[in-house]
Amino acid sequence: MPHSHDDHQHERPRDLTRNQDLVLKTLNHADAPLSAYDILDRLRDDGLRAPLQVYRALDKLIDQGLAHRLESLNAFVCCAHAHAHGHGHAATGFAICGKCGRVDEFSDEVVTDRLEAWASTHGFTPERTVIELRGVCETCGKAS
Amino acid sequence: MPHSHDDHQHERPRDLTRNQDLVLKTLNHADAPLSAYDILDRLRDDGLRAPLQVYRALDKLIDQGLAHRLESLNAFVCCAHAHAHGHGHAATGFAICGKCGRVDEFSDEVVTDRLEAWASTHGFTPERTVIELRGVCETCGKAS
DNA sequence: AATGAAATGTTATGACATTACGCTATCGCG
DNA sequence: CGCGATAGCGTAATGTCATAACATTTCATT
Repeated sequence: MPHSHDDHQHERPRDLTRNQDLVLKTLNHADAPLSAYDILDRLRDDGLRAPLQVYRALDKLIDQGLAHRLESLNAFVCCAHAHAHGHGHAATGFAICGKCGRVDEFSDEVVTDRLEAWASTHGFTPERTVIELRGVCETCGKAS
Repeated sequence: MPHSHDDHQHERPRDLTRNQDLVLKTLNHADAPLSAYDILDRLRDDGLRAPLQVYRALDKLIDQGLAHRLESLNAFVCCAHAHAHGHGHAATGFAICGKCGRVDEFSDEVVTDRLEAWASTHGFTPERTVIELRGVCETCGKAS
């Protein structure tokens, strides 16, 4: 399968289909991670009826780096900053507040390098990296 | 029917109950992560009938550091090395092979420190840290 | 023995995710 | 044009993961 340049890593926000656009807007307006079913509930009035419609949209959004899945929560957030997707992908970390649901996204080069170093020395080829801190955010910590 | 001469629990002598012991042994004998329902299936003959029996045992095992939950897999593994619990816990990372299911457990001080530093500067109080590398292990990488 | 905490057994249900099937629209190309 | 390939959509059914609620048992301690 010969190809000259197959360099589309992540596409730009363009080209979103109707369902994808609805799901992304829903995530953007939410102030906490939403499960696929949460999203579905919020889009009933827009004609969505089945979980699969949401999951399909989410898959595409995640492919394009516009949304993230939080593994420890089985929920989704929109990408905080349309940060450099498309080159040497740094691992993205998330700090998730268990009280208010706030999620902060971060990226640490040292952490990324260290994990890659471990992989390298162990012959492991990483494809996806999950970094999630569960805890309490500043606001909620003070409020207690 | 307690006998005074129990079978020794290797490593840390803990008071595991029957169900906890069954679940831990199942994880120990497995060569890949098991879901709670996988475990349940393997313990039908030992009298376990409901998911909750497995989940309860898993909770306790995880509390005691004898097993881990892999968030990105919704599955469980036994702890690789009965590594010192009881003091400043370093974050534990897992490298999970998507081909063969092999899981390598590691702990990196630099990563741990970096994540704690991020938390510290952002007022975030971490309670649990998830680090999971999904990819292909050395053996499977060579085999391809 | 009485008691209370922890563990257990069982049923039912909730929450998350995918398979399977069929339909429609679009694009590239002989 | 007609054909095949690709991508998205809609729906139903099913599969997988996890917990709620309640009754009962076990066992160390009083």
